[in-house]
Amino acid sequence: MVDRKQQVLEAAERSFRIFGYKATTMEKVAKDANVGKGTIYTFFADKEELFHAIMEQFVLEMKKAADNAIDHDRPFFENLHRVLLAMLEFRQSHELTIQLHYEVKVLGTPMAMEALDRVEKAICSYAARQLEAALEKGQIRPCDPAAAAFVLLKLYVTIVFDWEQKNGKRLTADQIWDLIQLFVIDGLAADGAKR
Amino acid sequence: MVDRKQQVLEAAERSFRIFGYKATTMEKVAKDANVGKGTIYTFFADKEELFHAIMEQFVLEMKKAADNAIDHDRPFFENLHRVLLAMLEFRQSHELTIQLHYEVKVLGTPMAMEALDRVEKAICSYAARQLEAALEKGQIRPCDPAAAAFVLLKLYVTIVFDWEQKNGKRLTADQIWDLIQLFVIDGLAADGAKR
DNA sequence: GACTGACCAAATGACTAAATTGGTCAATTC
DNA sequence: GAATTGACCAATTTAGTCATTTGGTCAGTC
Repeated sequence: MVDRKQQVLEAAERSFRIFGYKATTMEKVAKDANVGKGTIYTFFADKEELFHAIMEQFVLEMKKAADNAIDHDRPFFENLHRVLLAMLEFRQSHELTIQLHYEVKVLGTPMAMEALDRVEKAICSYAARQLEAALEKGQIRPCDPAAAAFVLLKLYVTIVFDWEQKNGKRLTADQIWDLIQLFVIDGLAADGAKR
Repeated sequence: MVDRKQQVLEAAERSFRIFGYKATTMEKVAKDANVGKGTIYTFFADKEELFHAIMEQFVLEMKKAADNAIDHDRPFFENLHRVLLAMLEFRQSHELTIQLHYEVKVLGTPMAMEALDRVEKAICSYAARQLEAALEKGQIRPCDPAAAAFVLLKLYVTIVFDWEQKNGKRLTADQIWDLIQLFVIDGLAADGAKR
């Protein structure tokens, strides 16, 4: 006896990954999952809820990738760096999010936008939790962790992706680390010139 | 005797500002400027060149706004801050760029995209020049001014605009300055915890 | 009672005729 | 005769129509 819900989930993931949100039809998913179209609606209220289920799974795996990037023997800022790079790398290297980004760009599908926003928010929350812990240990200056996490994420996106988009060539891991040190860790001001 | 070229420039600025690039027609510009359509083509090779002329003027005025924001009696980082805020404020408060941003968002007009890119590049160059000067005076740590300027601009956009877009409410000038101090000037690391 | 696929209203896309546009250039003006 | 113009043209865009597709339902099947 096959697990029909699992079949549907797997077929839906394949379809959203390959065709995106809009071009995924419930009929195609049903066909791929070897179930009748109506069956899907016994597990999920509508297409949106099915999509949410897939995206939730995606976020869960992304967080797992972040967990694995942490090495408790290493200094805080190095772990923060590894965690953020791991999640961005995860997001950037999975067909599902690539497809959704493309769909947002060329079709502007609102559902795809919301989904990507949730992924970003998940990264942000993860980083914010890291910062809160560091704040309690006195490893970082006093600040609002949520705001700092948001700025941090955008900073990484700028350095890792936006720079490449504008200048053609991607920065090396060392160059990225240098810029992060400069802006995030040490600050731009020369030691003798702190306000 | 009227200056026909000036008439055309003024009418074109009005039209691009109110209707955007695509919805601006050469006939409407000619009508507004009280000249024949053919006359425009004696001054500008095509619609694109006319648009460039308008945008060049815009960038020039934006740089002027930046110049005015500088107070040589004040410390470097404060001037850098004022310069960047002045240019972003200029860009964000002028109908011409607002209209173009909107057009890029809903129509994706390539010409409007390029124009906004040139505006951004102008801001970046201006900031890079400031950083170069500061570098020579030893006011900032050694770094690539072009890269730092790029990151700096994106950071400001994040703090001033992206934050508002995500959280509904805009940060106050003080909150913005705090975040800039934290990330740009001093660094996030607690004094006792520098790597 | 779990499951299905024919069925329906609503949304989408393909098609086309009509209108508009950027750009040219022969005629006109000063 | 230099400067200016608007009728004109090819090419693109638009608006409107209609056939197809889609998300979701539900009467019927196993």
